[in-house]
Formats: sequence, C-alpha cells, structure tokens
Amino acid sequence: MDKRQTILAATMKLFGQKGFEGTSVREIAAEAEVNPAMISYYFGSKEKLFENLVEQRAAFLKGVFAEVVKNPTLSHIEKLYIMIDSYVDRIFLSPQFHHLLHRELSMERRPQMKDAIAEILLRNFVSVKKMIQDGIESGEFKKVDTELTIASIVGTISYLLSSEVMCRKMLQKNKDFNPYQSRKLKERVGEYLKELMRSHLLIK
Amino acid sequence: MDKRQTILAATMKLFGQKGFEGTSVREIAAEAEVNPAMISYYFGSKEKLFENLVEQRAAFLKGVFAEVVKNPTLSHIEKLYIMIDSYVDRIFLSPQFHHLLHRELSMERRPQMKDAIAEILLRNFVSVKKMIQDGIESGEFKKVDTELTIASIVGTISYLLSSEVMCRKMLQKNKDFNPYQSRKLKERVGEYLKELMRSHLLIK
DNA sequence: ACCCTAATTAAACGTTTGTTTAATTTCAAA
DNA sequence: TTTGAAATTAAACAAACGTTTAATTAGGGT
Repeated sequence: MDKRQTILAATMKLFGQKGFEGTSVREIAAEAEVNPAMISYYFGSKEKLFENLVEQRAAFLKGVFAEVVKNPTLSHIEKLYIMIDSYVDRIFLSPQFHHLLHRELSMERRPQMKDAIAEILLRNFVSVKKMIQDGIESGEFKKVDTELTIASIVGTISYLLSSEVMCRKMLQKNKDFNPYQSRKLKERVGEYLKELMRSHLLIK
Repeated sequence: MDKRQTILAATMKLFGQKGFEGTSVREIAAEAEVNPAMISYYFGSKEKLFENLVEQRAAFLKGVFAEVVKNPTLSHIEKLYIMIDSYVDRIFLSPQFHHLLHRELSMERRPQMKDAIAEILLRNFVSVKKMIQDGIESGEFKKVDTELTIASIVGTISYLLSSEVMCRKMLQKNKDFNPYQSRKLKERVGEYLKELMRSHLLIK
C-alpha cells in the first residue's frame, strides 16, 4: 500500500478529531504505523502535510454545480433540490473534514490556509447564487436575500452536525444513535431543507 | 484592577483567535501582562482556566426565553422574533466566543467540557422548541420539523459569521468591511431570518 | 554480484510546552 | 514597627514538541 496515503488517512482522522495543534506528528505516525521521520521525509513539515491533506480532499469535492445550472430541462426549484442533496451528501460523507475546515476558518493562524479553504467552500457558491437569481428573474422565485439563503442551507446542516453530542441532545436521541451514519437523519435533513426552500422561494 | 479578570480577558481573546491548544500559557501571560506563574496560581492549570472562562461567559448568557414563552400578550411569531433578535445579538456580540465553543464541540478532546458546552448552547433550545410546538397546536404555525427549524435559525447566523474572510467573500465585500461590527449586517440577518420563518411557519 | 537511489530507522537535536519551586515583595492588621 | 499571609517574581523542571541527522535496509537496473 501507498505510505503517503496511509499517512494522509491517519492525518485526516486525527486532525478531524483533535485539530491541527491538538495532534502531534508522533500520534499521526503511530496511527499510520510508520516512523515519525517519514512525515518530514514525505511532506516536509506538519504544516505542509496539512496543506496536502486539504488539497487532496478538495480535489475530491470538485464542483459539479455549473452543469446543473445550465440544464434547461429542469425548473429552478428542481435544480436547487439537486444542490441541497449534494450538500447533504457531502457533509454527511465526511463531517470531520467539514469540521476541520471550519475550525481552521474560525482561527487566526495560517491566514493563507484560510483563504484556500474559503475558496474551496465557496467554489459552488457562485453557481448556487446564479441559479437562485435566475429563478428570481424568471418569476419562479420570490425576491429573497440570495446570499443568506445559501447560508441557511449549508448552515442548517453544518450546525446540526457540529458534533455528535450536540446532535443527539438536539434530537433527543439516546447514546447509541450515530448521527453521522444515520441514513434516516440524512433523508430527514434533505426533505426538511427542500420544504424550507419551497416555502421560502416559491411564489404561492 | 482585578488580575483574575485581566487574565480571563486575555484568555478569551487568544483562545478565540488561536484555540486552546494553539495558545500557550506564556502568550496569555504576555497579553495580560502578568507573570506566567500567576495563571497556575489563580486557576490551577490551563484546562481549569478554560473551564473558568466558559463558566463566566455562560453565566453571562443566561436564558431569558422562558419568560417570553409565557407572555400571553404576544403571538407565537412575535415571540419567535424576539428569540431571533436575541440569537443574532448574542452571536454578533462575541462571535469569537461562539467560535471557541463550536470548535471545542467539534473536537474529541475533553468530553466533559463538550457536555458542558452543549448544555449551555441548548439551554434555550427547550424554550424555543416548546414555543414553536405551541404555535403548531394553536393553529398559527404549520406542522414543521421543530428541531431542524431551530438549527436553521442558529445555523444561518453561525455559518455566515464562521469567519470574517468567509463572510466577506460570501457577501462580496471589500477588505475593510468588518462583518462582526456591522450593524447593517446584523439588521439584515435579523430581517432575513424573520422573513424566512414567516414563510416557513405561518399558514397563508 | 554489484551499484545506486529510495525508503526506513533509532537517536538526538534544540525549542517550547505547562507547571513548580523557592525566594522576594507587598501591604494591611496587630 | 512588627508580623504573617497573600501576591509576585525569576528560574528551573521534566515532558513533549517538530524536525534533522546519520546509519542501515531494500530492491530493481545494469
């Protein structure tokens, strides 16, 4: 197996759980079952390792929204449904990576990294925004605050999944309920957001 | 002046900016202009210092929602308006503390601290939930997903303010725009959320 | 079988970490 | 003025940190 990938996987796990400064290079090495020196050898430094991780994961989340926007056979609300499902899938797929990005964003260390992350998170922002504005111009949607509407979509998912403890308490679930792996919850969030957006956007 | 308070203020600033593990005791001491040993002297340890900080701030954010719910002269949507304004005020007042709490929540260190934080954040959750449910039973509100509705309110604000960089990029503002201190933005978020909740909750 | 480069290792590097120690200063009560 | 507890300090502590070094191993190309 590829040792670089093994290290990146261990890094993802530990940075996700304990954050960048909360994780030591030695911990990562132990998790990946490699010698600590291998991390410097392959990545140069802990910080470069972080950059590599974000880069790799970001490439994974390539934006496919641009195509959806252009599709002429779909109504605007149908396009939005696709985007909602896409967001829900994405965050449920790797909530820890999502946390990692937002944790980094909310801190005042490594400003260049913050810029890169904002770039990644907003990659699809433009497409969604354009789509909603098209919907408004076409008369299908009400004249809403476009930017904040997007914040509501992503923010709802993000807040709900901000931690397993929090999610369980909010939804009054018992301890063995695993929010991140619950398909039921995922569907519930998707359906809720679509209903929210219907009443928010569609002209009665 | 009270040295304990000086240290707590410095801690708030630095933990907010760089996180718990990202801030050293010596940095805090320098910021507060005290000897590093004073932190152990007054608080015992860095972790206890953190607990003291959260405790102090949490007391500051005491829940006043219970009274609002009982008030018979207000309609349910009016009660919700008050709660929305309260949330907006709260997060805009000290976004860095808000970040600090959520950062800690999203990490798997110090589980007891996580429980305490979830407790604080959900302190008003029950009141809001009850209020929405009352609104549904009285026929004023549609039968919505109560828990996720609350997640939308808090999540929207939280996501928008997740970082100054992010906020500026989302709203396409220039570099000298300070989101956290913009009264205009605060009002915009409040108005947006009220409109969102009107269309989401009120029966046409 | 030889060679060379890449991979891997244990050990050590110099810093920085949170915390403690032991000595000193401060200052109000006696 | 003396006394004693609280406050404050500089220095030192051991442990952990990210990283480097220097030596060794591995393995395909010639």
